[in-house]
Amino acid sequence: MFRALADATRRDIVTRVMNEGISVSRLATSYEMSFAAVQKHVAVLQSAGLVSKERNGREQIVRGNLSSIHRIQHLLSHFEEVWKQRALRMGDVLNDDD
Amino acid sequence: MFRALADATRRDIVTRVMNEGISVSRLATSYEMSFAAVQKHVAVLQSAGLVSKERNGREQIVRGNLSSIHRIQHLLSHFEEVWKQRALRMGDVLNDDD
DNA sequence: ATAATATACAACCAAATGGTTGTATGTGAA
DNA sequence: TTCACATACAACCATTTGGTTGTATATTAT
Repeated sequence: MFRALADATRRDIVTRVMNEGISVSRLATSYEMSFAAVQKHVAVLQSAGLVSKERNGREQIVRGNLSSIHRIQHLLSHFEEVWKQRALRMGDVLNDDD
Repeated sequence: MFRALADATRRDIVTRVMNEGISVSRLATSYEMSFAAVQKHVAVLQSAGLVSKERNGREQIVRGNLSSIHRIQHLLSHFEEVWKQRALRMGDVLNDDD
């Protein structure tokens, strides 16, 4: 999941489709790469559970996956807290050091 | 930076060295890979600014980089907020949808 | 029915990634 | 000084990644 978010294009896609569902082809027009490349990015995001697709006529609408987004938020807060605490303790260590 | 954190070993290293400075060789004993591999991971983290090294005799002590960690926390909170808001708006869209 | 659009997917490619071993260098210990 | 340890780094390798083009299929429009 970290890996799926490690690509700038994919982060951008996730951010955009969280707003509103956007078709793959419409997404594709926003990037300087082929349709197929964008489609692959969407596939990566989908298999990481970050977005889902819903057929609408001949289009495939991509939307951010609410539950997985909540899961990420949770993960991030957790990381944040652990790190904050470690950082505090690290301050102590620095004082205590030598 | 997302990329540097996309590897599990590196996330683990970051988490550990935030506690206390640990030498590269001591870190290396914790993983099922060569010393050189661990050393490379540390180098990646270092060039992403997530950790810094400090010479102590013949050892090189790796510590989490407080300021960059704060930066990450900031970034993560920002992402979190943006996503939260989008998610809320998305809830609206879903109600409004169809 | 035919054409055009939107997508999926395979095959391919270059570059990046994550690992290895080997070698060189700096530092502490005997 | 000599040995051992800790590190740095180069060269190499396999796999993954991010991109391409080409082809097939589904759906809408004419």
